[in-house]
Amino acid sequence: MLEHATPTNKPEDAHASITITPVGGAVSPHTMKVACSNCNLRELCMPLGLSSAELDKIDDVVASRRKVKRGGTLFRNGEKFTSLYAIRTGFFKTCVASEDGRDQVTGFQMAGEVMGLDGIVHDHHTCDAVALEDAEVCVMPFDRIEELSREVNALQRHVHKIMSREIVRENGVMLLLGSMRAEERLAAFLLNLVQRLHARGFSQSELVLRMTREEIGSYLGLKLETVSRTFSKFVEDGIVEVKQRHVRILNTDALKDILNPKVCN
Amino acid sequence: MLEHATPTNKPEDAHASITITPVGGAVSPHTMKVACSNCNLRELCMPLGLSSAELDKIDDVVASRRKVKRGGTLFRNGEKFTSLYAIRTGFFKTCVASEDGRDQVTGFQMAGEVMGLDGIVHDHHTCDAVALEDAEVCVMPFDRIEELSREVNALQRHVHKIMSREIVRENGVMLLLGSMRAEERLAAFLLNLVQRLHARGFSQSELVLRMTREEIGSYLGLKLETVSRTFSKFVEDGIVEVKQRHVRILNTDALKDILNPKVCN
DNA sequence: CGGGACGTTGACGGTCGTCAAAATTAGTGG
DNA sequence: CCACTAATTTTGACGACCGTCAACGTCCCG
Repeated sequence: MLEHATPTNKPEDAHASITITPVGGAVSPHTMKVACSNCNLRELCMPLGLSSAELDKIDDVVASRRKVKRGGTLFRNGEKFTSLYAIRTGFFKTCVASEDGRDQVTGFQMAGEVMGLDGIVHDHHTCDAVALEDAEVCVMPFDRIEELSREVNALQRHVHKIMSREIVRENGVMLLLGSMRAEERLAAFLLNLVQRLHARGFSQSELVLRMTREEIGSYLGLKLETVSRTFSKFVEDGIVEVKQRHVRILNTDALKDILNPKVCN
Repeated sequence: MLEHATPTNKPEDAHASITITPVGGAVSPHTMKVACSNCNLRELCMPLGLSSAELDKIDDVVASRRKVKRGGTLFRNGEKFTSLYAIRTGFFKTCVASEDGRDQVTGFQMAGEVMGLDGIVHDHHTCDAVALEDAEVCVMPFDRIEELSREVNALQRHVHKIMSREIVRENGVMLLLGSMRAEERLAAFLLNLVQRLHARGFSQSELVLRMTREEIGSYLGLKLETVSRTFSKFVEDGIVEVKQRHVRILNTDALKDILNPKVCN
């Protein structure tokens, strides 16, 4: 069945109002209009309910765009911090390394999400951001963000919320890493991914993983073999169909039950 | 030996310039001067290099103080978010809970550290902050912080750094939870605690744990028995002395070696 | 078509969780 | 101040879960 499935990670018709294809497709990159005010991702990465005067100001936070090829890095641990980055297209992972070479994926980021917050404290980045597929980001110089957020209250509040959201997200990952078993971790991972994709107009039940089993494992605190085995177990149980990186969720409730085991009376 | 040790977690003479005993001890709590400008913790929770005009403004971010008894909560998951809190005295843990009752300690906070950042995104707190000993905090209403940080650039930058620091800290915990073994986790935990205590004028080698083995375990993603066993192993190896919650580090380098195993040629 | 990256599966072992009991300490009320 | 109970900690025995190592299969790309 899965082999004849329509390509996933394409917006469903029901959500066609939110598309993530670049605007002004045929325009030369050099003359491409760089503006949040008419960006179809605005509701994801910018505050709502702005006056048109404020919208004009907001446009100034994006200085330029930058393309990153699959496998390329947006920034690296140790590099000077200058900007935050909003993803327009593509998919990233962020990872930290310990001194002895251990590596840990700290998150996967998709369109509309912001990267680079780690660099603010020490004026240098403390993790790597690697594109898992060809990507394009909006470059937002941080001093410009700070300047503008002094004038536009909604932007100030928005910046604070984005940082707080990241803190809360990481709290959730700590809960996962600290107290869940392999099946629970993978179930939580799939549900989280599919939920975020759905918010962007993709299917609730079908997704294409942009990362390897090893990267999933690193994120979840598991070895790649365990990730693979757990996928196989889900398939046996009829909860998902898996064909390489194509995953179809057959029974969302069963996935949620793994996370929240039903109490037996 | 340990039983005759001088009480720990008291500032060393060499660092007497930084004390964390409350100023104006005998003053009635109701008339107690609430001001950052003459707080001896300022260098920990406020920006440096302010003009005196700016300092006067900064004093306004602290609306009041609040005492929390041991075991009491400063805020709880679900409560409305209004303020950030800077710890003046005492020791806290923050913890998140999953729907099925699982509990995860996400951090331990001490004097000069700021709590409550999790509440900004949704205007409600998403974790509990529990005092592990009698504590006092400065209450900083967040709308006042936002207002002032529009006027005082250094405060704006400071707020951003505090949030970024928390993100980076949590990245480190994710690395720990995702890729370290029990001994490495406990070693990292002890080194981190003692380093933060040292920055506050306490001993580099001696500390009093304010939390139970179970709370340490929850933070480190281990069961309390494993924490206890790992402590015992460190004692056998002559790396630390442990008497209940009193810990003396006998060999800091050995602890660091556990984290960063030496490469054998 | 061939090489390399990626994924799957099996066998086995180690680390850590579980359960249980005992020791030590802390807290409470008389 | 002491007796008593509750809470915390330690230690042991055992087993489950997941990591390790290895072999094989699959897919992708030039």
